[in-house]
Amino acid sequence: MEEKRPSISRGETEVLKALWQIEQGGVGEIYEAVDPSLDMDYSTVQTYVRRLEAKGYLTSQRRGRSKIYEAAIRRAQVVREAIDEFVHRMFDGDFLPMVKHLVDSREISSDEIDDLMRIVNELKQDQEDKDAS
Amino acid sequence: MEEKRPSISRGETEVLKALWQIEQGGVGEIYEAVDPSLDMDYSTVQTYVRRLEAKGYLTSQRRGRSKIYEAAIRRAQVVREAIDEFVHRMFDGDFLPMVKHLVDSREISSDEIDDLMRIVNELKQDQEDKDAS
DNA sequence: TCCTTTCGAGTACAAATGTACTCAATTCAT
DNA sequence: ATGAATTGAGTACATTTGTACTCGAAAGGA
Repeated sequence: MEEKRPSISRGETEVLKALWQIEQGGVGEIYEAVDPSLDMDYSTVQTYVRRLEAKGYLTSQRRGRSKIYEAAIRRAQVVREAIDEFVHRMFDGDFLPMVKHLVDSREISSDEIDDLMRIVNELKQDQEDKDAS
Repeated sequence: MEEKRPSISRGETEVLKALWQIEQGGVGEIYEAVDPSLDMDYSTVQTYVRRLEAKGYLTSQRRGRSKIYEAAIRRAQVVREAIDEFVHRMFDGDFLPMVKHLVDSREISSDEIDDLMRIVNELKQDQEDKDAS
C-alpha cells in the first residue's frame, strides 16, 4: 500500500493533468501541455512541478542536463481520491445525492441520458451476475 | 442575479453545513452543530463565521448582546457551484466520466443501484415529455 | 568562440487558510 | 454581589498556495 501523500492544490492538479497527457517530459514540455487558457507562467509550472515531486506525485530522472518527469500516481487514483474527498465533504460520504445533484443541476442531452442508462444498466447487470453465483 | 461571491475553504464549508442544519443560531449553537469528529475549536468556528459573513455566505442580526446567524445562500446553490468547479477541474466539464468514476470506484448496494435506475429513468421521462411537446 | 536560449535550483512574497489567543463586555448561577 | 462562563471583536501566526524573479550552468546556433 502506498503512503497517503499530501493533497494537491488546483494549480498543482493542472500541471499533473498536463503530465498525464504527455506521459513524460521536461518542464518545458509540461509547460506546453498545460491548458493554455490558464495562462500559467513557465516559472509557475516549474514551481508546481517541484512541489508535486516533493509531495510524491511525480518522479524524475536526469537525462543529461535536464530532467524528465513522469507521474508517479495514475490519474484514476487521484481522481478517485478527489471524488471521495469531495463526496465526504459535501454529502457526508453518501454518493447518491451527489449523482442526483450532478444530473439535476445541468441540462443533459438525450445522448448523455442514454449513456447514463448504459452505465447504470451495466451496474445492474454486474450485480445480477454476482447474485447468481 | 447574485454577485459571485468568493469561494469557501473546507473549514468554512463545515461551518456552513452546521448552520444549514440548525437553520439559524449564534456561534455557540453553530459550534455545537459542527461535526464533532472534526474537533474544531470554538474560536476556529468563530473565525470561520466571521469570514463567511465577510464573504457574503451568511447574514447576522443582533439579538440583545449576541448575534444570530443565518445562511444567505441555499445549500443546493453552494453544492451546485462546488460540483461545477470540481467537474471542470477534474473532467474538463464533462460530467459523464465523473459519474462513471463515481459508480466504478466503490461498491454499490443493490438498493443504491435501484435508486440510480430511478433517477435516470426519471430523467429519461422528463426528456421524453419535453420531446413530446 | 560568443551570444542567446534553456533549465535547475533557489528565493521571494502576498493572499488564503487553519488554528488559536486576548480582551472587554455581559450574563448567569450561587 | 461576585466569580464563572459566554460572546463579539480584534489580533496572531504558521502553513499552503499562487505567482514570479534571480542566478548560474549548460547547450546550441552563428
